Amino acid sequence: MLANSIVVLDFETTGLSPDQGDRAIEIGAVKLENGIVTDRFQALMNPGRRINSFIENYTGISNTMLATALPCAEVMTDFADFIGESNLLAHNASFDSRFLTAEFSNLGRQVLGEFTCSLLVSRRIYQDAPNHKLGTLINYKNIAADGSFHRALFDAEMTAELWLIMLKDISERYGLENIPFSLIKRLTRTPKAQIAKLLTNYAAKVL
DNA sequence: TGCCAGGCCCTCTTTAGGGCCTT
Repeated sequence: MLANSIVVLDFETTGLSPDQGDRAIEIGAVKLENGIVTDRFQALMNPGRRINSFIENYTGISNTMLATALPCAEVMTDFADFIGESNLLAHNASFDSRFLTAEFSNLGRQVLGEFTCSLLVSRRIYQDAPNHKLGTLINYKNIAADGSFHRALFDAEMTAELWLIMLKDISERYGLENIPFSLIKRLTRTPKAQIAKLLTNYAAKVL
């Protein structure tokens, strides 16, 4: 697995907290290499119990659909092989990171790559956006969205497209040709008021 | 019994509270 690839992922789940017993019910992901989608992963998974009507309505995933899905363990084993050592990206990564860690923990596997978060980046570079929900940002950046939000693969695809546009916008705004993953990690840890200074100084060193 | 997420981020802040995001 190439260390410089990034896997953009999204979980649909039974609820908000694996610590409260919630489980994954769908994983969707796209692999980006040099700004191009080179692979995709999508699977429903059976969490071993019924999901409530809020989740059915929110995701469009029904108990009937999950009844014939493979168990979480089988799906997540395949997904662990899919992501390998790739770095990882999600919109509000703290949420997906918790579920990925919890599901991997059940398998005795570990998350090997580093996570970063498109929500934290968008709050820093799109301060004029109405809000920073994924759907709002897709509309804000005029990204064509032909599919259903709150399904894992579609949300992962949309997050990947948003990600590439954010990188392009940062590049153009600060005159950078390449934006390494390490710079994005620094950006997400930097207060909004210091973002311009961080990127301007970085550009001055590179050029 | 009663309660039940958690991390980020702002502000009327740090001896705290509440909105935003994810399902």
